[in-house]
Amino acid sequence: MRDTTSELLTRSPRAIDVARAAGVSAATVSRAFNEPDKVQPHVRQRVIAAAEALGWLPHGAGSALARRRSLIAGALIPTLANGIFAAHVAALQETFAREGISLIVSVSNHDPAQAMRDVQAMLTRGVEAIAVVGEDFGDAIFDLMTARKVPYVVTHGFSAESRHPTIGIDNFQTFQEITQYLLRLGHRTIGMIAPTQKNNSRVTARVAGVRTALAEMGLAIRPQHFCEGPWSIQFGRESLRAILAADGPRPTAIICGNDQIAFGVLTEAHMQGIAVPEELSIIGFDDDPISAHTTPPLSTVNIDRTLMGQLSAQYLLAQLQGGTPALPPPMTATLIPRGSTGAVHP
Amino acid sequence: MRDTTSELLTRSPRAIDVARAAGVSAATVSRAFNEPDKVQPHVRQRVIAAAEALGWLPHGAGSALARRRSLIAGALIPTLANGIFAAHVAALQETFAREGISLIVSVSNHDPAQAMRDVQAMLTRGVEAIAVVGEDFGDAIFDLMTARKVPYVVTHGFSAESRHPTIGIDNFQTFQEITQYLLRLGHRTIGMIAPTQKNNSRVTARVAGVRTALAEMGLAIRPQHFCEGPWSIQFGRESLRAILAADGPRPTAIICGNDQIAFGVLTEAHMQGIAVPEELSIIGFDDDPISAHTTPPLSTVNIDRTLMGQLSAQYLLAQLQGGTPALPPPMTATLIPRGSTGAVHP
DNA sequence: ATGGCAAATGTATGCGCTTACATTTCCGCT
DNA sequence: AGCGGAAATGTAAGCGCATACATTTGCCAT
Repeated sequence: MRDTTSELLTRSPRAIDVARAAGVSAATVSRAFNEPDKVQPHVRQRVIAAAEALGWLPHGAGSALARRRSLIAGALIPTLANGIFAAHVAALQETFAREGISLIVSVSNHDPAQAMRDVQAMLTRGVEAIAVVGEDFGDAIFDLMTARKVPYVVTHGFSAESRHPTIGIDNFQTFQEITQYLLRLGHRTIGMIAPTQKNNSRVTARVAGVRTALAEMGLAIRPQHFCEGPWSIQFGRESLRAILAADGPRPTAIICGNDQIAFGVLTEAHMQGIAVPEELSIIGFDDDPISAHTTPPLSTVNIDRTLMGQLSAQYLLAQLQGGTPALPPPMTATLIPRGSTGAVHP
Repeated sequence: MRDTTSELLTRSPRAIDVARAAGVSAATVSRAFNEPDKVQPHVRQRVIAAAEALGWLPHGAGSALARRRSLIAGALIPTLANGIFAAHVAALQETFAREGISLIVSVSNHDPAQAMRDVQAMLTRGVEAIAVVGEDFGDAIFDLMTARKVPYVVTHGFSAESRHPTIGIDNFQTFQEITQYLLRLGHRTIGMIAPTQKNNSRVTARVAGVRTALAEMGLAIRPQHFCEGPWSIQFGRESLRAILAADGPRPTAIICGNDQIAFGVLTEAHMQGIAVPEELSIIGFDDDPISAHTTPPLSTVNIDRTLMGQLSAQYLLAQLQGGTPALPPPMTATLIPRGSTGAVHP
């Protein structure tokens, strides 16, 4: 038994309340919003006015149940601590929002088990599609999405060999090109400082790209010139110190897995009184806003992560509309030579 | 009429399917997951096994409808381009996730109309609570949340006078303290470069804090030493150039609205051959990871944004559990003096 | 005027789940 | 053995909406 009076004060209005206020049936209210042409203009106006007066908003769960559409999408990302993912999430959110789709964000912290829980939670919320950063979660996650017929796309790296749809740059090729750029500048002793490869096949591809380009010239990274660790400024500094302390010839150029590491290397070079780029060329990856303003300005590689988010969302949206969209071609990364790289000094 | 055979292949399983597989009723399936003590251990196990075998996940919309709980919360933020909000969102997401609540993220781009649409979309999705960055959206948004009885909290700034629950630092007081710190160092001619105050009462409070602290010493910022604009490195550089070009005495210290601006000022000072901190002290705000590694390292102010996110989520969660939690006290900002500030040169 | 047809609207059912209430089962006790 | 009551489970209603189908309305041609 309901106390009608108090309920009117308490509960959010339902479509039926709007219907009564407008003197129509609930069906017409639904149509007025979802299939506007199917209801006469003056009726529609009355309905809309009533909805506004009552402050009615459609109830997503009811609607989702009846329509079998949640109007929710999901994004699974390894971390938000790194700014590069933030732009991506923002672009996803905005592109989906234009189509009336809300975005649930989950952060896995690079933990496959957490990622699995995140995906399950998203599926329970009824997400219609999921954008996933990287594909280093184990197969279970992808099998689950496939089984539930939820379209997904792997972002932040294009890979023709992947068994998943991927959108992004070709990490292998991009780092090949970075290496070739340094080779053209005459560098023959090249070091590399990369983020951890574990659970991150993008990094693995990058390292392979460097090694391949070097091998084509009969060169290789000396073990003492290769460092792997966290993508932090601190690690960049430590790594350069280690490299300088090692036996054998010093590298004349260092490829950094991202700009943070490069900042560390640059800073440490300053400290040690090593001239950049005369004695040491440094190149980063990401084109952090600060990179243009370091001294010297950091040479790096720019990726349009907003575009990447848009492409990813559009690809998923096309699938939701029943299409079988073609995967966009690999995105192009732009090498931005600035002051931290130069010809090798004779 | 249903084609049972193809449906079994096609549709996601429902609770009733699990029930049949386990030889129980749908009610027992529900209880096995939501009120485990109310079902005998061996039955529960059978149900869980059946659910696993079928790959069943509860259907959020159905559940939300019956329970009147969506298990979704919302975050409304002005932008993700600024890294400071990313950490906040991550903390919100994680804290809510621990309680089984998913997070919908919306980016308003500092546009009140967009923010309104975002809130409506969130309410339609049935969010149970919303964390809002700042309170510069106009009253309509807050009235709406209040009318729908959706608990909310305003983050990124504590204000005792606000008519909303707020969590964060006291921006006024913090910038007062920054100013007092510079005054103690002997500075008497102090400039300020702030982000745009429009639609950002946090910035307004910061500016007021500086002016108030100065006024207590009978001082003020000269108009030509006050710049307001985007929070970019570029703007920091331009602003310092403008300040140096102005008539009258040069400031011996500059307070920057955030670290990005401070980086710009620092860079431009280098360019102009101005010694930091001997000729010019510079202080930032945010404690960007890079700040510790600039030359000289940037003095700045640290705020624990992860904690802020956690406190915000916990405050909201407490309300969802029916409590009337006390608002946590203002968070403390930590002034981190590094190399870019020093005693005024005689 | 009237029949016929399309457009507009209403009626009623079900989406998948939870839960109040009804029923059954399982104890321990006399 | 039989009874009472608690615990376990089942039954059925309904959460708010969309939509197939039924009904009414409106319009035009006759």
